[in-house]
Amino acid sequence: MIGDCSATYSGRASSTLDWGERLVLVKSDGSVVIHKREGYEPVNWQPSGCIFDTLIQPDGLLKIRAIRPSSRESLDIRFRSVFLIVELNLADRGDFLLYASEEDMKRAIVKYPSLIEDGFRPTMKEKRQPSGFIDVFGLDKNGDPLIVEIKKGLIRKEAVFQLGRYVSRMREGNPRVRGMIVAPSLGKGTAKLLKTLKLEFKQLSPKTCLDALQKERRARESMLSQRLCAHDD
Amino acid sequence: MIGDCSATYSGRASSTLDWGERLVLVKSDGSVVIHKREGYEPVNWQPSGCIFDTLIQPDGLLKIRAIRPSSRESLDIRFRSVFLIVELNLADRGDFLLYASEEDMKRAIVKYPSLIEDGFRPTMKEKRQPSGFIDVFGLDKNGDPLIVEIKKGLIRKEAVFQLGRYVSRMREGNPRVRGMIVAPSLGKGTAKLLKTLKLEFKQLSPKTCLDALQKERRARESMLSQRLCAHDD
DNA sequence: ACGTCGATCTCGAAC
DNA sequence: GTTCGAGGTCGACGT
Repeated sequence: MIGDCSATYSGRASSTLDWGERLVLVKSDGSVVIHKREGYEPVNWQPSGCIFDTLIQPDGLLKIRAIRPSSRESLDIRFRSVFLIVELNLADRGDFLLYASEEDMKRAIVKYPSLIEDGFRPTMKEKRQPSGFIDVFGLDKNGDPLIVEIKKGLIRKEAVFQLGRYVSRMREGNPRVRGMIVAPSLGKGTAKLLKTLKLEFKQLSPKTCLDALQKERRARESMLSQRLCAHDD
Repeated sequence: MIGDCSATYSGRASSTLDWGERLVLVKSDGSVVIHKREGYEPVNWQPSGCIFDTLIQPDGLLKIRAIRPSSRESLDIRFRSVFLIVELNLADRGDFLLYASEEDMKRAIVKYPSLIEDGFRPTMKEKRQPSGFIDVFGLDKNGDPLIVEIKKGLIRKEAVFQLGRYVSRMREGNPRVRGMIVAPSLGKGTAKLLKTLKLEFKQLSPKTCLDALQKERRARESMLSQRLCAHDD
């Protein structure tokens, strides 16, 4: 729908959106998105799972209420005028594939541990901890425990602290426990922080991991690029 | 635009989206959003700042390329068929107001420190620290330093650790430093964690803060609610 | 339901 | 520019 509307949200916070022309998507899975003329993000929204209550008020204004029972949130949209309403049943069976996620790096490291360090033997993926997960856990060539924290982007202090907590906890039992951050690059102050907490850093990019996995990927990728990129200039 | 399209993204990661019917928003600020029939989030997108390159390929397919120079990312959209194209110049001068954010709580506490504790005198907001910010800093009625960490939602362990780091650092210089979490509620394991780290908890809801601030807000709010909610059922 | 974490997170603000 | 923390984050996965 496109039209002159206003909106009020109430739930985890409250918001009011004054009158103006916007584009509103109401989807069959119970999600709502209100887009202003600018910006990637919607100004108001409701994730899927909403119950809709649509009515024409006594004064003639169209009102759509989207209530999400699970989180007790509600979004009210009122239309003063409507320029366009389109109702669609989109036929969409096209697959979406994303490459080079952190999960890809994890899989590459478990499959080819030498990406990290010679002699490394991973024993567990997603090891449960009192507070949180360890990405990869294993033993180094000397048999010492090695905790690996993987990030696909720049390392920030928060990630170092996260690993630091796991490691310090395990060092209470065994002071030889090693902690290692694996990522393509380090943020500014993180190098010193790593040193302070006696943690290590191994540079590794998602691309390198992808390349390592490419043998199994090649078939699928070439198939896709044939279909999708055949018409590229 | 609504039509049968496919898309490839390349940048921080890579993705391919196979043919299917979707809704595509192309905005004048250089942002793009591709929505499938379901889901609150777009399947593909590009934040604002894109340069567009639109062309009809030799084979007759419409192709839109959105390149974001700042982050060297590109999104290619190809249309096999187009059901609808609408070009709009939305007139939207309506304000968006969000209430009960963490910022609101901060402002309420600085203005009415007794919300936290009698005799509390805040001295700084957003105090810079070696790693991160302190929301509110001040002296209690005994003159001891009090570090306040504000959250508007449920407290998670991460927030406790964050405060713990600030406090332990400051306790090196002065062991009487107090640390306090201010939030509407505590997560499951956090009460024990607070005790361990010798931190305190003060229950305070965003709503209470809003009420405290309402004297100054009332004028604006009543104005808005008159305009927006006059037609409510 | 809660807890944790990744994300093409986005966005803003500070340095 | 980079770094950093917040978000009505969302979504996924596990307990």
